[in-house]
Amino acid sequence: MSSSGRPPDGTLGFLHVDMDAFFASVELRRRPELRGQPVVVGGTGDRGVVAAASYEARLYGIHSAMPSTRARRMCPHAVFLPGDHAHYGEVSEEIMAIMKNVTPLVEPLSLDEAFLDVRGALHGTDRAPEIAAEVRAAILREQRLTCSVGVATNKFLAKLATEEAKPSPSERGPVFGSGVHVVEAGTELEFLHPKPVRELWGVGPATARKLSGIGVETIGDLAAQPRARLESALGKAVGLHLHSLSNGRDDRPVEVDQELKSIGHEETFARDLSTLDDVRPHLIRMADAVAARLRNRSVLGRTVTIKVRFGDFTTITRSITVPEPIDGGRAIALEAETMLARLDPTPGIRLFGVSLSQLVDGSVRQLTLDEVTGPAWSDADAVIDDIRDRFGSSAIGPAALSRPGDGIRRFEVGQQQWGPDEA
DNA sequence: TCTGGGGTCCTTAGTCCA
DNA sequence: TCTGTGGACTAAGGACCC
Repeated sequence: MSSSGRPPDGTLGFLHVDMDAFFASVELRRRPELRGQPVVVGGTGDRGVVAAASYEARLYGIHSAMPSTRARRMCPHAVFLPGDHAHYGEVSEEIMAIMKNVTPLVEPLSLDEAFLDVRGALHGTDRAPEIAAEVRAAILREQRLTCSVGVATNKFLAKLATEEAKPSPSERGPVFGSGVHVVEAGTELEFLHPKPVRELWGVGPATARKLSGIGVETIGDLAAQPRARLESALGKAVGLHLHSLSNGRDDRPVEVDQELKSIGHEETFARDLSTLDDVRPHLIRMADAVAARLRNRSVLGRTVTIKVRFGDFTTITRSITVPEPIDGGRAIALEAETMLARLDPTPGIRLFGVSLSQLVDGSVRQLTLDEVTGPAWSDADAVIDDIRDRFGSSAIGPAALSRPGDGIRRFEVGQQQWGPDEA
């Protein structure tokens, strides 16, 4: 192969660590009585999806992203759990800390996955597979959770290698192999080329269809295509990217601190909403939640985007860019409402979302004219953040959402991670 | 079989301005 | 003054990831 795309030194020094059935395994750890049973974590309502399935559940064909209703049909006696995102976040942090004991170069991909660059920890010897086994053992010892690790000469090959190390499902639970798979330097193309093109990072259903249309089924087929042909079929950036990957080239470094590009919140409703008045309280609640998260991370945003998915699943976005960056719930809601008011809700709104992008550092924020001339909404926001810090996120919320006798749950957001509770 | 929520990145098209 | 061009920015949609 061409050596230009491997890390400059071609060192076997990239690890990809992926927890096995993470959410389900965390649940089994705190509820050992469920061991051996098919366990499904995810949305429990009619519009929910599966977030994770234990290996016993996978035996029935259940996998993540599958509609919960379908999973229930496939295995009616499975134990369905709503999931506890906050807890998984805490466990994730502890696991990332274990990895950081090995190398500071850890790039979390999600709660249950990370890349490690261990080239600095090798001390001149080819110890990466050993380090991989050590990481795996440490996570098992300290967290009582299993993971699989891929080792290769770059990130993308390490990620593919992990798949080879994954346990396989059986009626008696996961059957473990070594848990570590190594793609040795010099064997990259041998490993890569027989695989279906769909396994490439960045090839989803749409791209796979296009590639099939030009006779490309395997990664080897893809590597044999002239780059220009791929660029004309898939676009310049995607074509170039896939051409590199199919030849085993991936120069991306492990990035420890990734800049946040957007913060948003969206929810699928248990029933479609058909008037703007029905949507408005949700809009205000979501704008408020997004604003709190912006302030929590000390960033402000300039572009407000709303997302609307109608009953027939057509999805539109509308966005507006304001001259001065904002982080207040009221300001965000105002812009979102302006955009919402121009839409026709009569087909039924299934999902609504608000997000902020074009983020800027909030620690150097400029005061608006209002803030210079008197008490501002930002002062009120600071008080709200303080109250929530002390008494919880549901302790206070926008007045527009409160009615006498109402439960405080109206202020809460982010309770449903994998779909509404019930239809 | 009716499809969540958190994101990122890319493409295309329109507008403004130097 | 008119026209052309290219860059920066904005908006919208789509594909993809976990």
